[in-house]
Amino acid sequence: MTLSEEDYIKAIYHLGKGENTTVSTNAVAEQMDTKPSSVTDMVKKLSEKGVANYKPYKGVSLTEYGQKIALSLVRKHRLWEVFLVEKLDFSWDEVHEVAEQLEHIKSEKLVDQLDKHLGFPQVDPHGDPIPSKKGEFKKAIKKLLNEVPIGKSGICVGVKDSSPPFLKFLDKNKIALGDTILVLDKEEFDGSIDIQIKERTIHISSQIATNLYLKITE
Amino acid sequence: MTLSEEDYIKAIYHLGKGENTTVSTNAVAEQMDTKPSSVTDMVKKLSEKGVANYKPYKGVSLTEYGQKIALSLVRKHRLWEVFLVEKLDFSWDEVHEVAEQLEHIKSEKLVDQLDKHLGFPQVDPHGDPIPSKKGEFKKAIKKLLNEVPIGKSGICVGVKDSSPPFLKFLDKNKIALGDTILVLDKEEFDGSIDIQIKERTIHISSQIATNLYLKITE
DNA sequence: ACAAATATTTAGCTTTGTCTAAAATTATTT
DNA sequence: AAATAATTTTAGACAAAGCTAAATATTTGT
Repeated sequence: MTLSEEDYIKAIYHLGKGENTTVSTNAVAEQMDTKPSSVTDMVKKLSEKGVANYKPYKGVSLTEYGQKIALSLVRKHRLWEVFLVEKLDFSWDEVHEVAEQLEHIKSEKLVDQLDKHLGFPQVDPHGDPIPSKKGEFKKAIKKLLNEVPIGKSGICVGVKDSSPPFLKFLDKNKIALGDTILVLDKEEFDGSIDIQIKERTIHISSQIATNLYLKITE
Repeated sequence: MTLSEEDYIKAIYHLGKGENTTVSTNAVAEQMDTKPSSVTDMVKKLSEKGVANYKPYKGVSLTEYGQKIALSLVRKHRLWEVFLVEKLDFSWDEVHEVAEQLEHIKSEKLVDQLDKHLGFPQVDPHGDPIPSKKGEFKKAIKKLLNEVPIGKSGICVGVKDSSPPFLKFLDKNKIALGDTILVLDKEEFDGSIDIQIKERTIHISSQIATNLYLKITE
């Protein structure tokens, strides 16, 4: 696969949200910041190569083989993101562009060894799951912290309320996007919860918990 | 710079042995496994871009700017080689192909952080020196172990005598290509020497020392 | 159901990097 | 120093991947 073909495969995969959905030429063009006519050309080629199913005017989807390739790319992308954050001190919002390049490196041994070096991580710095070598992985869902069951952990990915006082609170308690939060206990009465974050245990009110989004897997 | 341009720059650099030598179109073509006519086209473009000096029929050399690019590529290549060997357990002879891909990744932060992560290594797994960020580096020379001065260390890169008994000796003493050897002491009388290799100290006869090549820097 | 709007494809052109074959230049030999 | 050999460049073609403009399908609104 060429670099460009791989980019198209990833775009089709992501637009189909991982399920094997048919996506439109226009959608792919927009996603990839290119023109619809270029997409038509490329999906024809991918179709001939057995990577995609394409019917003129009817959109395009990935074949089994195409999905395999997509999953391998996603796996590589997310492993590299973990590497950049954990080993090279990148912040969670700096990694995408570089991982976008690294995911195209071709070497099975490289990926396997990288996975091992990182301790076989399950999720990337954005809380998204990393497919196994065979392409299996759990879905990630975004939930408000108060909806996360006891014992589950997730990665902080956003806030519902973005008012200065709330953001100030998060800052003061050293809760940042990208942090892993584990729900230790919940108080039925007032909805407050105990969480563990970076080795620290803190108690959080319901108001806070209903305004913080976590990404949790499975 | 495109991937292809970078490959040409590296080829011209290596053929010129790092000094700013003029190299022939044919030599570049052979090195890159391509045709002389393709080289002509490319060096014209590199010349227009201010990367190379090219006079028809007279060969091509790198400009200052071109040399800077070459050194940056060499730096990246060798840092990635160290990474692959030290962190991902690649053996010294498996790294080249993968490093050849990784050297094209564009991110200054990536290279700086990688350098730091590896502890600012001075040489790659083949004993070749790694240019600093500014492009400075010491030359590497290949010497027989008996010619290496006391206190200097180098990396084992080859043998003069490749007879089975000699190779068996190396194997028994766990001396392998890629190992770092430090010369501790020399015996004037019989030319035998003490070396340190992988935390072990061993005594080696003159016959052995005159048949083992090390790469040492400066 | 038909016209208008939107989406998609086709046709033809551009750029990058490569190739082959022919022409031009430089080097070598006698 | 002329002839031959070797090297290098030019000219013209090709594949990949992209674009624009025009043509064709499909969808939507009434």
